[in-house]
Amino acid sequence: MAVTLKEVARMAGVSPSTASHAIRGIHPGKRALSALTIKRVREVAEQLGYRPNLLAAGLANNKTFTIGVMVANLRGNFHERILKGITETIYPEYTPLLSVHNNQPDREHREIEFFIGKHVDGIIAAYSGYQQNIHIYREIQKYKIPLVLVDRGIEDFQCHLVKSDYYNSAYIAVETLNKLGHRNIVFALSGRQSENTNMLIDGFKAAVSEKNLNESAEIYNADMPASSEDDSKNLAENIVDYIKSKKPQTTALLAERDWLAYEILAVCQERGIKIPQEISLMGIEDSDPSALRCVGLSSVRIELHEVGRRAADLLVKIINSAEVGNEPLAVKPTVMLRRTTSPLK
Amino acid sequence: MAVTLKEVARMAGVSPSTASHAIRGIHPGKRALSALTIKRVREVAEQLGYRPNLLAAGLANNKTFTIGVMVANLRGNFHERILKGITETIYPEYTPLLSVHNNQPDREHREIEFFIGKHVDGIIAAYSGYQQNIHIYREIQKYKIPLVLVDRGIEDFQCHLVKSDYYNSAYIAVETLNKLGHRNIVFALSGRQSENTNMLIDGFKAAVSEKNLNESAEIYNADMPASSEDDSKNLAENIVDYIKSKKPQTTALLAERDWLAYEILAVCQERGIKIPQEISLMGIEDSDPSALRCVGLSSVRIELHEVGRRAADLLVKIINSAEVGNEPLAVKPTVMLRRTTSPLK
DNA sequence: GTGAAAGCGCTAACAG
DNA sequence: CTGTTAGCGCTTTCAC
Repeated sequence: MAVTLKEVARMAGVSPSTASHAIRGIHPGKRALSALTIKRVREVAEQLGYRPNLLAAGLANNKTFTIGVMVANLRGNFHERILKGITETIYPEYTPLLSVHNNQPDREHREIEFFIGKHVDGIIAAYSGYQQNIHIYREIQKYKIPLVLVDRGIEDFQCHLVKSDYYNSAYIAVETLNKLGHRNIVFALSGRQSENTNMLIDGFKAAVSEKNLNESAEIYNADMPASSEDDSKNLAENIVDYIKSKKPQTTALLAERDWLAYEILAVCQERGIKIPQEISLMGIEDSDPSALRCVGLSSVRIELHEVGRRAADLLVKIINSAEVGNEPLAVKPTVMLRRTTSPLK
Repeated sequence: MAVTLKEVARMAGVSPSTASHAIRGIHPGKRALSALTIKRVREVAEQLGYRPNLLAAGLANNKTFTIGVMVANLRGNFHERILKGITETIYPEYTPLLSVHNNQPDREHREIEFFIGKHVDGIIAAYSGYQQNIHIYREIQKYKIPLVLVDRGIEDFQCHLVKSDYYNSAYIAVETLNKLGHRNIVFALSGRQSENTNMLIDGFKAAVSEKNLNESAEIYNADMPASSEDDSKNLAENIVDYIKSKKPQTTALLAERDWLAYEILAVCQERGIKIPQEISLMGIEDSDPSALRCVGLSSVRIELHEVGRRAADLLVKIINSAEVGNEPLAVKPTVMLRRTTSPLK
């Protein structure tokens, strides 16, 4: 049906191998083509509407111009931002085969099997955390498919990793609030456990002790991991209750993530608590709504876009067997000051 | 390097074709396999860690288990929502090869060429609007690759299309506001031209005339197509100026899209204009921030998720040569009432 | 400078 | 119930 190289060759009066070379214009070994042949073959190809079958080329070549990208979900805009960084970076060399594991272990497994079967040139993946799937990541390495993990590593598994620097995110949040004059700072946690949360906690503690805020700053763990909308509302109310009843007055509140800060913002609106006059509020992540002028949440920006870019960059280097380091890359966060924070008077 | 079917066959003491059938467990024609053979072959395959080479299978079979998905961008969350609907629907049958054209015609062209070369089983695309690329969509059809367009059609090009119903979006917005008692309604446009905007205008006009609001409702076209942040701010201020100076008092404002409503919200906050007490504000699209309690924008929800699902559904049906209709599908919008609208007292 | 031939790994007739 | 054979469309040695 589709026109094949063979037909082009026949029409141009050359052999398939010559046609192949003429079209691709590469001379492996040292095949030299006469300009005339090249011209003729290309014209014929053009005229016939020849399109190389990339499957066949891939089979012969073991190069597919695709990379497997596995993200956790497409719900918020967390993974989208990473994905965007990736697609931007790999274009036009590669196209992503996109998978979403949605935190379902069997799905994660299946999608990676697919990547392997499809002989992608490389893989960028956000590991789900299910240990039962670690073996499939080992499989990737066994097949020598270049692999870069994003956002989280895998225990006992040596692998390229690009993540955001959560430790410093909390650290610079405290630093910034402190520079604004705040000492009575509360870091509010929902109670969900994760390695990244632990990094936040460590960063917070480090900053607190470095700025001598041990007496005035603290972590408040509400211990109400939120899943539904109602949950988050209750969580936010609990947090606001807590800081309002606390003496001395809390002047700055750092939320574990932006979504929590949004909820807190809503509770404060409802209760007539003025932000930033009564409390300065800061989130972590800087997800899209924060930048809207009608929200204006100050936030520590996790540079997910950059995470994606770096991961893709690294992957491409590995594919091209360039020298790359082995240490995890940690992308530095940026403080975005907006309306919800102000200097302490 | 990787284990091939041939090796599995050899180890199991059968021929490749038998092994192939045993592993896939399908009997085209009427090949029947002895249970024993099947068992043995599968065991050997398992043990050797055999993974079929999907490129080879695709080449032999002309079936790749991939579909090309081309979206315009990954910036807001418009296309992400469509994408999510698609990925959900096609899993686990297909995996998307994802492309983003970013409104660059050459990129759109190139990516589609890639899809064709990769022999994807079908394509879902958001056409960029560049007429110079229409021919490449024709090419898709020439290759008989099932194609479904999303969100916008192509002029003079008969093709399956799933879009959101913009006409009714504006219509039900007016209807809803009118039910709340509003008659002095302004529909604010930025001035960017598009087919979808025209549909909104038509829907608005139809509702206005049907509800006998011709004297009180109107379209205000600011004619300041916004690209930068400053632009949108100026645009919003211009609109607020306009409705505040208007007599009789405008009581309800419908914004062309949510992003514009967010800007208007910010302007009103700054100027101390109470929403919804002074004016009810409604957006169109219902993008993610609208649902946040700290924003709470009332909006006509464009069901992009559903657009994606339907498109994918349709595509899969076409791939399976099921009977499908030919008329464009228009996905009905839903009104989401939140904090920014209230009944007129 | 160009062509012939083998092979990438799989599937699908067609025989037996 | 199973094996043989001939491709799918391309790349790449190797020989001329």
